[in-house]
Amino acid sequence: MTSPPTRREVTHERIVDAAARALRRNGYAGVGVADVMKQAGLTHGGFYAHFESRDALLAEAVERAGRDTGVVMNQRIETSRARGESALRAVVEGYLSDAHLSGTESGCVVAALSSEMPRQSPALLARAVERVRKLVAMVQRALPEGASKEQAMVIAATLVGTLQLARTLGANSQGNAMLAASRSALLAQYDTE
Amino acid sequence: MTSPPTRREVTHERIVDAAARALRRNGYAGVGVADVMKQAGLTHGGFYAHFESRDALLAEAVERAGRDTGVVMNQRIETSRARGESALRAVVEGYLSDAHLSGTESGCVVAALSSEMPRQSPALLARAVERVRKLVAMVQRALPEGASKEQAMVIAATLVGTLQLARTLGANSQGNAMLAASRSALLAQYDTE
DNA sequence: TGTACATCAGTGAACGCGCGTTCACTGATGTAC
DNA sequence: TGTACATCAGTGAACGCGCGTTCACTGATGTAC
Repeated sequence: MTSPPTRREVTHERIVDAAARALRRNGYAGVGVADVMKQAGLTHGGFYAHFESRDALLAEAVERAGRDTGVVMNQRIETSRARGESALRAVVEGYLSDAHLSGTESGCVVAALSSEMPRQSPALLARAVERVRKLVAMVQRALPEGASKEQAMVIAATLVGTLQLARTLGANSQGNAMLAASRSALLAQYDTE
Repeated sequence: MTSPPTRREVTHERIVDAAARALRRNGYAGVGVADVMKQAGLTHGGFYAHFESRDALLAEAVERAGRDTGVVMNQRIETSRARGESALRAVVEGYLSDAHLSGTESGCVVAALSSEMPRQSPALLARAVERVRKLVAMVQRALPEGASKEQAMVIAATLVGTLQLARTLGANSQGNAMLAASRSALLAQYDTE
């Protein structure tokens, strides 16, 4: 049983939450200290009582964003399994949905940032690598027993690439066509339960 | 027959070239006016005699980067066709190669920027959309006659997603495993010539 | 329960730096005769 | 071919703004007795 959070800890979480949203909406470079603090209902001066630097905030924000969506995806897998339905279908249809196309700020952090990830500082890159591994592991968990990690990697890459291209094409018929193409291709090929 | 380029035009191209490399290496936000001018062997003061704004430079740089790699890919398709080999194999093996993994600054601009594309100004987004369409068209050209655009979209998305995740994992066994997984999956499924 | 004091979380002004943009000026290139 | 002048490309200093970071201070929370 964990002790109740202090006032300070509650505030800290509120800041990280705001940063996790800003990070996915605006990218690494689009996370400003003053903006995030304002979103959290504070003034910017108090920032360094919570974080050593902007980079330290970004590291926590990546982790938070990844964990949040990971939890949702894993619940989706559990639920579909419990109902005797295809877990892979649940993942593919959830990931390549209209809601995820438009909901960047609450969606997968890998899709929101992957082309920027290789350019970050070593500390941030390490967090990014961890998120990529977790994404692959999540996909593998959705595959039937005995599926290879290689299959999970390809599917994860297709999910990420598809969502990014669809977001660039826009929340319109073009973007939707992109999502639909990968949904049906992935399910046709891998959903053999 | 086009007239020979003026001194001014030669310089302009040199600046755009430098920007096209910086853009892929550092992302949109990582292209600085002073840096690019320095790379082109000039001082920053002359910049606005060539471009209306930094955004105008970025627009030209996206187009330049896309066209350059597009030419290379299309040549690869022609060459393999002329030899009676699989054009799709040439594209997949070229795109998902060690050289492309490490050569971000001279590689595909979509892979280098796609997670940042949806966040750009309308003018830059329009250029990005064009590059995505051209990428899909290039893949479709590599597919056998009669292949659907949907197939080309899925393959393009897989190429982009795979390269990005591999770059994040790094130029090591993990990144290579990512590339290899998608190479063999794509060829096994679509290379049926 | 109440008072005095220490600790803590947050405020807001200020600093320094980088970067996009502007502009007066210089040296080179090209043209007229 | 040579001279005078106009045009053009590039220079370098300066400006303004945004942003990460620092810091002295304030008001609130918690603790000792």
